[in-house]
This record gives sequence, C-alpha cells and structure tokens, in this order.
Amino acid sequence: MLPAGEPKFRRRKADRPGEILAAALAVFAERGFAAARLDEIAARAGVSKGALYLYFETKEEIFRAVVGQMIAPNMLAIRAMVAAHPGPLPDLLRAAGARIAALVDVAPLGAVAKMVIGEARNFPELARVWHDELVVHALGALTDAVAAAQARGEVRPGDPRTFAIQLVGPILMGVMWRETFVPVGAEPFDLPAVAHQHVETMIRGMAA
Amino acid sequence: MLPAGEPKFRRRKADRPGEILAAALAVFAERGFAAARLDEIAARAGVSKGALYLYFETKEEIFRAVVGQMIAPNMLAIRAMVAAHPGPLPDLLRAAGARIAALVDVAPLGAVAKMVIGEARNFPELARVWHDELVVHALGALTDAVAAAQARGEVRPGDPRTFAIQLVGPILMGVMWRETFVPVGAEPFDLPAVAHQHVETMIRGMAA
DNA sequence: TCGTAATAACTGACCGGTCAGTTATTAGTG
DNA sequence: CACTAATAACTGACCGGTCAGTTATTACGA
Repeated sequence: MLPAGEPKFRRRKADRPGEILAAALAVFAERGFAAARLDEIAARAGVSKGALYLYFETKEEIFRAVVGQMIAPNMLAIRAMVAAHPGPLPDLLRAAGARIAALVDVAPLGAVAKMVIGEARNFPELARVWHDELVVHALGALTDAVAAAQARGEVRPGDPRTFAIQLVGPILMGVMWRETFVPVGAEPFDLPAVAHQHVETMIRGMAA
Repeated sequence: MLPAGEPKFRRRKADRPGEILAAALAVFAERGFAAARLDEIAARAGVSKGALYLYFETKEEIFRAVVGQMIAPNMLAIRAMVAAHPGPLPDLLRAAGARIAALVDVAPLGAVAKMVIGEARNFPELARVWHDELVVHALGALTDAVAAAQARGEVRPGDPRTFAIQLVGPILMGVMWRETFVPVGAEPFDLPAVAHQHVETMIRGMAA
C-alpha cells in the first residue's frame, strides 16, 4: 500500500521560506492578492497549506515578504549605476537605460511593480514601503543627476523631477503593456529597443 | 413607526442603471474588483443589493459595464483631435498633450485605467476589449501621425510605434503615481505641467 | 387591485486560518 | 550498530466568517 522508498515529505526547514516566496510571487503575479489562493501557493511550493503557517503569520505577511524581497538588491544596483557615471548625463542615461530595460525585461520586478500598483489601495503601507525605500531613491538619483547636468549647462531649463518622470515613464508603460495587453494578444514591445530609442530621443530633447 | 410622508423607495427604472454604474465606478476605483462589496455599491446608489440584480446579471457584468462606459466617448475625442491637426506634428502634440492631461487629470479615466491594469489577469476579455477598442486606436492614431511626419521629413528615423509609447508613457506614469503613491504621502505631480514639458522635450528630440 | 420595482432576510460556496494527528529525523542507550 | 525515545516539520480535515447571488414578501403606481 504505502510506497516503499518514497517518503511522504522531507524536512527542509532552511529551504522552505524561499520556495514558498517563489511560489507566492508567481501566484500573486498571476492572480493579484485577493484572488491568490493559499492552497495554490502551497501546492506550487510542494507543501501543505498548514506548512505556510509555520513560516509566515498571515497571507498579508507572505505578500509583504514577496514585495520586500525586491527592494534591497535593486537599490544596490541603482546606487552602483549612478556612482559609476559621474560625468556627462548622456553616458549615465545610456548605461542606465540599457541596464534597467534588461532588468525589467526578465526579472519579476515588473510583475511586482504591477502588484504594488494594483493593490496599493488595499495595502497602503506596502505602497509606502515600496515608495519610501525604492522609488523615491531611484527617482531622486535621476533627478539629482539631471539637476547637476543643468548646473553644468548640459541640459536646458525645466523641472528636473519632471525630466526624471519623462525618462522613466515609457519603461513603466512598456512593462504595463507586457503585463496587461500582451497576454491578450497585443503586439509586444522590445523593451530594450524602446529604452534605447527613448534615451536617444531624450538626450536630444533635453540638450541645452 | 413607519415614516409618514417619506416613501420608503421610489420607482425609477430609467435612472437606476446610471446611478448604479456611477456608484460602482467609485467603489471599484477605491477598492479594486475583488475587494468591492456589492452591498456598498448598492448603498451608495441608494438601493438594496437585490435591486442590482434587476439591472445586471452578475458583479462581473457591472464591472464590464463600468469599463465599457469609458470607451466610446474617449474614442470620439481622440478621432476629433487627430482630425483637427493634419498639419505639422508639433501642433498635434501640443494640442493632444494638453487635452489628454486635462482629461486624465479630472475624469475617472485614470482610475479605470488602473483597474483594467490591475484586473487584467483575472478578466482577460476585459483587457482585450479595452485594448482592441480604445488603446490600439489611440496608439495607432499617434503612430500614424508620427509616421506621416517622418514621411514629410519632420521627424528623424526611428520606430514610430516606439515614438508613440515614448509620448504616452510619462502620462501613464503620472496617473499611476497619483493613484498609487500620492495617497501614501508622495509628492504629487502637476500632470498638465508634466505633459507640457514632455511634449516640448519630445518635439526637440524627435526633430529630423 | 393588479403588476412589478424594490426590499430584506436568507442560502451556500468559498477560503483564510487552526490544530490534532502523522511522519521524518535526531539523540540517546546498551 | 541496532533499537527506541524524543523532537519538530509537516499534513489535511475542519471551522467560522464573509459575501455573491436568490427568494419570499412588501409597497408603490396606474
């Protein structure tokens, strides 16, 4: 009756949290917070639902952990990128554009961004963390770089924070396009190509 | 016990659907589809929950109606705008930028857009309608205008559809910013100002 | 007084969270 | 090394609350 060699489960305390979060990321990204079922997360993690509660208190805490996971590594990447290009703004923009497009093109960063946007109303404190710890810094770094370039006379007058939005907007649009309309048959965009063309356009458009 | 003159309800078959959809739009925009309660929609429409089912079959149908409602009038606005500016691209862009920013700045269009994005995975056919009947035409019109300007030698080479995304992206970003981060304490953007600066930047950046 | 808009009480499915019991693993004993 | 006791990871049936959708009944208008 009972399968001889095959044990019913294994005890792998150290690995579970990571596996659960990976499964949760996938399910949350597919269904959104409310429609995500803990049973499905558990099944994909190869675990029973009860086991989830050995590692996390509530569904919300799992969600928080998934989102929080994305923050630290990306902050490091941003800081490194800005630090690596203290010179003329076009250098920074070309490097950053390519890097960010590549990042967002494969990583689950785009899916998480969409979740944060989608669930912001029901989890304001989550939007706050994402904003305070990632978005503000990223946009701030870009704003500072633009302002510095203006001070150097490289960039024409204009609100630097607005220039930052102008720079980032199309990437966000591309991600939302991919997450929203491509699954429904829309023509996809080549994100790195969009980033490249946009950076070149912005460099010309911002020139003093 | 029963209030003398005040009738408990009135029969207003003709007005109900509109009132229900207005209430539903508000609640869906505030909470998202899953977290929206039919009891709350009914209460805001000044009606009992059962009454909703006299006019709509399911919660989904109400949602569909709310989203569908946004399509026709905006399509007309887009067609009119493009038709009004057959000449040089900058004229069209300046007019369209101001108009769209104003539209999105007050109308519930932004809220609905966010809902479509947020619920796309759970209601693919809704994303499809929104895409096929609104987004494709809007982006297509913009793409055609850019391509025409390229043919006239006004605009430098580059993928016209990508130029269209570049043009629209920052507006979408501004809307998402308002809907996601401003309620959480983020510094808001002046959308019309962003649109203006972006249009001017893009005009320079796209020039042949 | 008849037809129906509208209500309000009701139902049943669903799902987050719990917990008593099961099983893999480790530590202890001779 | 074998056997067993002790531990803790893990399971899965279950419970209670919630809420979309239904229905028996009421009240308005003609």
